[in-house]
Amino acid sequence: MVDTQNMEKNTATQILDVAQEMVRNRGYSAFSYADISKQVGIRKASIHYHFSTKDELVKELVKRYREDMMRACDRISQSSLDLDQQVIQFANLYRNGLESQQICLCAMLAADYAVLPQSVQNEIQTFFQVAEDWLSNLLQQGSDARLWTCHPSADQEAKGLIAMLQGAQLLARSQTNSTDTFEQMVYPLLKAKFSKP
Amino acid sequence: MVDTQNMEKNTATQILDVAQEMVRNRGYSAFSYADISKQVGIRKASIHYHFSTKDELVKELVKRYREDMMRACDRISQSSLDLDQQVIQFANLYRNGLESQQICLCAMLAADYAVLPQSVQNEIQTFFQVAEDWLSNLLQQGSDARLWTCHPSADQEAKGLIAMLQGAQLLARSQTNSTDTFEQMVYPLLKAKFSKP
DNA sequence: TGACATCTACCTACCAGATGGTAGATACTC
DNA sequence: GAGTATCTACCATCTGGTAGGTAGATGTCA
Repeated sequence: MVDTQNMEKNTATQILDVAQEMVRNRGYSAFSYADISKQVGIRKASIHYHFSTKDELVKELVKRYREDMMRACDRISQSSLDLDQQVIQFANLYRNGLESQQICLCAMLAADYAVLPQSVQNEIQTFFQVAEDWLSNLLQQGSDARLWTCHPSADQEAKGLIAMLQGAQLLARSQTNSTDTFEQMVYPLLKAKFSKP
Repeated sequence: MVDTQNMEKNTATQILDVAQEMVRNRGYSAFSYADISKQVGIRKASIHYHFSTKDELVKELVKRYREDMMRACDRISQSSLDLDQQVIQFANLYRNGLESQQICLCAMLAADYAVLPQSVQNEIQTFFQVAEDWLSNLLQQGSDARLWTCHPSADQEAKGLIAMLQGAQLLARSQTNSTDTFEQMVYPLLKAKFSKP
């Protein structure tokens, strides 16, 4: 993964990074401006300079997360991997987060959905939509190439697979060995369903 | 479902009922003693008489929920339904909650896992264990009867199925038509995998 | 070049309201 | 009188958010 590691991150980015880690770990209602301020090393009031309200901050967070996710997906698409391996790579995105107790940001916010403002709810819906579209496209390609069959449709399969990944993450985290549990839950099923005959 | 509808519920039960609805809808960090007090019609301080701390309340909540869940599962086991229909009935438990925007209590608390005290974390682990055991047993029966095959094991299939149901609930709730979305995600897959040949 | 104005990114000090929780009084029943 | 179930009144702490100030960088124009 290429990113701007060495150049000093600007404060807004640092705030988003810290907030993201907290939401993915604890959820929307369980993190505060005070928490962020401690970790970033800035006064609580200064955060409002960058993000006027908590809701605004989280909205930006989801937007950035979706864009990052799409970049990661594009990287998979543009790789030279076989289609079945691309499905595995997609699942790996979820497994990787677990290594630091991180649930998908939008899975976490889906749990907090009832207390989120409309604007954030919309961003989350968009996230699920683009993720589903991308995966559906991949599954359809495999279906066209007769590597597997989608039942009843690539779209439904994509929805189901994403649901499974999100649920597996959540469930796995409450086990002592999260990553192993996740792998045992997800990969056998994946290999049975989406592999070259 | 038979329960003690008509006889007046005692206060402790009312508190648990209200708390349960709130946690299943908003999560652990987003409900308060003040919220409960308003809905039950009792002063905030009085709740502490029945449940000394919030953590104690939630611990009791999970315990009761697990027992209710087990009773519901036993009712399915003891029905005269075919095994494939029993799997559907199990999935229905999750679908039904969605009708009132209710996520499985333990799926919700799995999201809040990082901020929960050890005692509640333990209760949640137990919940997942007993649910998995029950479902695993059912799937194994179907496998023994050659209605379907479990791959790689009934245990893994059970884990995966529960993950899928939890994830589907979470995802579906952020869609406008939650129940339909859930059904479209879950039932085709269920019928493809667990149905009489 | 120097004087001024504006902008950026932070700060201190505060606010009202909510949070979980406690102490102690008060009814009501057996 | 003892026990049960509730109340009022209070507490320290945390919540997101605001008001207003400040140091330093940058721009502008005579």
